[in-house]
Amino acid sequence: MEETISKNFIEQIIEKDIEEGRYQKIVTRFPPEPNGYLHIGHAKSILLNYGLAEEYGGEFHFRFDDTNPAKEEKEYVQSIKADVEWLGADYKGHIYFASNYFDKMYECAEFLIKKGKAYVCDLTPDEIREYRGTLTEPGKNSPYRDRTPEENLQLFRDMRDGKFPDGSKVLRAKIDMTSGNMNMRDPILYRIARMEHHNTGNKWCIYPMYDFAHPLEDAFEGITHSICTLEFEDHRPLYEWVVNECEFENPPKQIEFAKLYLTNVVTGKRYIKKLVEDGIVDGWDDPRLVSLSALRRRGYTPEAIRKFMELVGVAKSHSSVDNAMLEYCIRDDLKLKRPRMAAILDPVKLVITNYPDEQIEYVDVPNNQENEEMGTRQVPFCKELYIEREDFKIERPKKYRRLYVGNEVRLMNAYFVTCTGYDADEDGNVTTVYCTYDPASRGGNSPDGRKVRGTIHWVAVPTAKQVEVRLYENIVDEEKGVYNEEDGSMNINPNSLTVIENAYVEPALSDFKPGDSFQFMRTGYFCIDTKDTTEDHMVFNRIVSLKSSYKPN
RNA sequence: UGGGCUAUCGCCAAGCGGUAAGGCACAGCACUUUGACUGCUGCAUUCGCUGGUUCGAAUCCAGCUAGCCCAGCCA
Repeated sequence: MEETISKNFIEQIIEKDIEEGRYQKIVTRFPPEPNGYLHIGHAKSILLNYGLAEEYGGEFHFRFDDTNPAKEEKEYVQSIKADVEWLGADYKGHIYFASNYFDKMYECAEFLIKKGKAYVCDLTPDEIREYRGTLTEPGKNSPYRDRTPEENLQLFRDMRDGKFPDGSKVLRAKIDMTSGNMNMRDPILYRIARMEHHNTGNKWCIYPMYDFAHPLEDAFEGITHSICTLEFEDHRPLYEWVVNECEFENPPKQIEFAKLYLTNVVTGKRYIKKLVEDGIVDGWDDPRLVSLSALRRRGYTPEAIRKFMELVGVAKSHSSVDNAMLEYCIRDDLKLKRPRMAAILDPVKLVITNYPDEQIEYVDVPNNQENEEMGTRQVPFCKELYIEREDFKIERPKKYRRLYVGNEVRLMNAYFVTCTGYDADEDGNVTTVYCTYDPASRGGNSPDGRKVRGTIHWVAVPTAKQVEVRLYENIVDEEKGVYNEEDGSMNINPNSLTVIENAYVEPALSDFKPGDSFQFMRTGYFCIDTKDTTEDHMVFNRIVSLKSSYKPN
């Protein structure tokens, strides 16, 4: 059966354009402003644009939209570049800076002035706001609107040459102050601002606004489809006005799609900043956040994120994706390609009373039962083991098939054991579980063919490695939602981070490096933390837990 | 009478006038040396609402309702 994946609306537009011969080759772009770290929402845009270019044999451009030096820093350029590359969006050398087009943009501005389509306006910021009108009332023309092209040209050149103070004049497009679309009420094209730019230094004291710069950047690069998010829909008429008035031959077109929202996740920059400042999280790469660096540190793979974006799709309806879908993607990506290891998060000692006291033997364990190519490893086994506290019950719950007195289970890949008793402290907490083993069942099968219903994992006490394990939950309180309606504060889930100091793992884990990930049997997928792991202290981040279909009662 | 956009299962999302794809989630069964994985089964007589056109409408038309975006010399 051929599975047909339906085309999203952008693919349909592109295919129609190709069919009608509008473009010989399609060119897309990802244009971040270097003013912060990328998060999973940006990944949607990156992978969408990159994927489209790949799909139609076109080009994908990576461009920093750095037209406002007040907000931008070099540091962000580096982190954004690293994240884009990590995601696998290969821009094949097409990396650009909007600021490198400042000269050409300036030329376009003079062109519009000469055409009588732009004018220098002396109104103060307050006056400009006043003249703009409101959402329901039209604006009125600036008294400077009818200056001659010659006068405007001279004034604009004087602006460029630093003859006026910051904020004293702007260049505006001459469009329509009565338009229902606020963006068309003579939008500002250039402002005066004496600031050092991370790329152009002090060369300019005037900087173009987004609405003027962006369509030009796209046109200069031969972008065919300029894909952005829904809030720019109102800007499209202005985008078209700019490329048309500047008389580009085959201008790019702007297409808008819905941003990605995840349930129970904080994406707002200022809220993340507050979480960091209040010490609630560890920094912008705290594994509970959804910045790309946080996801990477947590152990998410680019493959999983790509898969996620494929599943989410692209449309125009406002939506919020359940993060169970993201979790599914990372489980699905890791399950066949990473080893499965034993780890005991809540240890209880198990003693095999009829096993030789000092003996240590090694049993063969497949690295991944579903992927034979991953081979096997030798795991030490002995008289004293750690097992999970939940794998032994004093009273047997219904349908429970792990350890309880009298029951026989399999120690995975090792032996059948039968529970003979247990010790408990005065509070009733189990301290030791006693079993006898069947020497004939080595490897986990009995030659007499008898079956056991339960299989549990274990770690040998003398060789076990003590590690720290960090479990993460949604940082947002699921019941109450993201924000407190009354005062706008956030509803933080107090259990968003659980630190387990005395977990035990099998010795083979010592051979792995920070960034490596595994499945811990019956608990979930984990990644060795890249920030806090040291020579003698391993820290594991839980990427995602495994699903369980066992429900007590 | 500001402008723009959106509305299909709990969550995404196909559908483009011919009688509701798929995925996630959920439930049940089977299998199992991880109660995982895998496999199978179930899960919208109905597409925001109301009318209209049509042999036939989620798809076309009209009117309504709800939600989101826009009044930065931010992007």
